[in-house]
Amino acid sequence: MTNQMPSRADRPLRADARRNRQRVLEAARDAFVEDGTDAQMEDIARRAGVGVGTIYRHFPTKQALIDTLADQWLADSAAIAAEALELPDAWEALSAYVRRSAEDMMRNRGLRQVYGGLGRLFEKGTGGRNSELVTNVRRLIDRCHQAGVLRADVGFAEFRALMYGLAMATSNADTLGAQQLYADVILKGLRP
Amino acid sequence: MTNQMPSRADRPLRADARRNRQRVLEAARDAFVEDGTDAQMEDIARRAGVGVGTIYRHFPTKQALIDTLADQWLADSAAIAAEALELPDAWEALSAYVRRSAEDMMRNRGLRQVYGGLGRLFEKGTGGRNSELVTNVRRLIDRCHQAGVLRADVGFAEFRALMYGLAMATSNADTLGAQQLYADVILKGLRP
DNA sequence: TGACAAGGTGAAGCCGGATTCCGTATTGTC
DNA sequence: GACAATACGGAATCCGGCTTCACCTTGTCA
Repeated sequence: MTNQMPSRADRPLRADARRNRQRVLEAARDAFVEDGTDAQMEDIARRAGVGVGTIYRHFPTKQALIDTLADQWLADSAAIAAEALELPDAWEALSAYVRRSAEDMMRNRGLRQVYGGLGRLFEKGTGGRNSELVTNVRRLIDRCHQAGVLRADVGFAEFRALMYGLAMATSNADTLGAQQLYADVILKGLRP
Repeated sequence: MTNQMPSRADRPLRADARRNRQRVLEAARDAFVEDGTDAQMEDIARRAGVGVGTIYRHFPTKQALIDTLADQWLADSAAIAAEALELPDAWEALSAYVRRSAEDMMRNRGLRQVYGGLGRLFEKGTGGRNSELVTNVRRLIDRCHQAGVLRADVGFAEFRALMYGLAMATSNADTLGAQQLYADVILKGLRP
């Protein structure tokens, strides 16, 4: 009952396996971006040029595949926030994040679902999936509060909800212009 | 090939049938409000105190049941808009509609889904489901435009998308306060 | 190059939910 | 009260996804 179990622990993946894993990931990304998380495993396999069984060799379950991509997306979002934080002006920084983030979500149906599903589990302690995103966004908000350029009654939770709303509004916007418009409306509404 | 077919055309429903139809409708409403349109037929039947078969006697398909309720909800929404139109001030009228509508959507998961699914099919000509809602809301918007109290670049389509976004933002808001806050943000953003 | 374990395949199994079906119960009419 | 027409119930069926499995293929290493 000790810790042995040297089985197939961390032996490096075989070359073809690594390649396939990557293909699956890419195919899944495309499928989820287009069709949301209810894209079908069969479809993903087809896009990857692989049998369904192969997907299951790498991911025990569809949910695991979704989670893997979700983590990646949230990390991307965290990076966007980090980038925005480098802007000197607090309001500019927040605006930049909002705009870029909205753009991402407009394109990515899967991300919207993930974001929506996260719900308030997100803010629960620091445990939430990708806490880096949370801390970065918190920082963006705090800076604005200190500069007095953001409604005081909008905290992290409220901001998150509004971002989700923005994403959804944006989701069935056809033109790029509309997308911009919605972001503008929200941003204007956020001023004190 | 004429028009006969006098079969069971419009003979009034038997008493018990009418009663059950009503119960099903109420149960379905509750279920959809709570769980959205993927509430299960079995669950609806249970709530109605009826067998699944009975549901199918009255509605050929789950979708038909959803549609029936959707129409009703949209009609309700049209009524809210009509009521708002009675207010003398254009902006007050629009605000009132936004607030009451958001409140409805916050409670009604099914309605949110319907509203989201409607997508742009809504504005397509006058054909959309419940055109009364469309005309009333158009009127609310036009009045605001004439009074110059609403961004000129927000037309019906844009307004609709923003309402949907508001509903979604609101959907995982816990407090009533948050719900109000989101509406405020949007409304403020809508000013010219 | 041969052996063999890691990896791939996709048809079959499984499961959850909508829909059907038919024997039974209720209503309305004479 | 009895008959015919309507309705009801809910187990059986159908269907569309995810997941598994028994059997091939390929990469790796001596």
